[in-house]
Amino acid sequence: MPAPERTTPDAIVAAGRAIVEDRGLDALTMSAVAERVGVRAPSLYKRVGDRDALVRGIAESTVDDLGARMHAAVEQVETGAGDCPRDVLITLGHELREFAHEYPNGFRLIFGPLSAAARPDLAALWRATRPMLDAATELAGEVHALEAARTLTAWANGFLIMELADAFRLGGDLDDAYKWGLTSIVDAMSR
Amino acid sequence: MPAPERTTPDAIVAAGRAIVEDRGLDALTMSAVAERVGVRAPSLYKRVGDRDALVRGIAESTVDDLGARMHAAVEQVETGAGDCPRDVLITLGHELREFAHEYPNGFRLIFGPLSAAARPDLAALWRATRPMLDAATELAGEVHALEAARTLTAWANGFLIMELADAFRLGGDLDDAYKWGLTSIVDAMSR
DNA sequence: ACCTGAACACCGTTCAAGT
DNA sequence: ACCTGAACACCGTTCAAGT
Repeated sequence: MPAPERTTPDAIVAAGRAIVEDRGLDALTMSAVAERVGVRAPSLYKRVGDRDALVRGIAESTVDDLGARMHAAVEQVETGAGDCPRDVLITLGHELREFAHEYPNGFRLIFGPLSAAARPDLAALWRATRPMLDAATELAGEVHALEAARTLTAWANGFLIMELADAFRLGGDLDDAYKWGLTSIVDAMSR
Repeated sequence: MPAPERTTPDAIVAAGRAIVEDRGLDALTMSAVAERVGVRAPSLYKRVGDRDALVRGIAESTVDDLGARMHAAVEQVETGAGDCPRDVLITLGHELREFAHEYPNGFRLIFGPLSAAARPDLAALWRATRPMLDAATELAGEVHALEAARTLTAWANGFLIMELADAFRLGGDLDDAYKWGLTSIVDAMSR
């Protein structure tokens, strides 16, 4: 006798993301997730392998979300007036920071010290930051495009992870600091 | 009737660090730590507040360790031949990477997505990277020293966190990529 | 075919009882 | 004064029994 499905993998991941964002990774218990999707904890194991797989799904879903935002941002700026690669990179840099501020816990999860089973597949990260690589290629040339894109993403992710970890406390305005670093690196890429 | 102390806070933190480094944060159970210091789990609560406090202590101990390495590296290079600030910064950058490779799990813990109670006090991080700030001041001048030092540490930490998270998989040699980024940023700071 | 209560193992933490 | 076994609450996970 078939029984109706009362939830889906996507709904479970979405509920998990909401919990992680609202109350942190420690609050991500299987029963908290189950309650949010209207089911009992054991039922989750029909949809996601286990808690580690759920954490991985949450991180990957966050990366996908970031990718959509990045692609949307490029199209936005390319239909606009000045679509030189420099402007694209700077727009993408600010878009990344906005995302990190909107989903701090999800963002930190992406590079977090997770067990092997919970670590996200970061192939999606390269889809997400592909627009950066494209613009970097235009700006730095084929030869150094990969290094340049890596330098920019490493700096941006490092800045944001440090900012979210509250590692910047020697005064000064963080908005300005981010802008200063972003333009410095993009300009250095032009050489 | 007094009883002898069978362990110390430092020994507990050291044991915790070893476990985190060897088997990851998930393996850091109170009884695993207790066993390593030759005591039963409940006794740990006389020395460290709770597991979160222990995690915080482990992260802070790792930061202190990093600081000692950084200071030692500057003295090494300053007694040597060419101690221009550019060389100091590049040496420090490579020293940081060596440390991250030696203690990957501890390093990732420093900026990891920890609960508020487990998050390390990153004041020690500024002591640790103080040599970088000093050299950056010489190189970039007083006005932009802080921004420059932030840019460099953000890039280096971001690169290493991404490297340790296995986020760089588009071919290319990572040693070269790190060197390229390091010299690019240091040279940009000179302007 | 999926859902669930019950059960199990494990972990963090507390505390009364030992020495 | 510190150490410990016992106990408690909580969590991840499994599974037989329900529908």
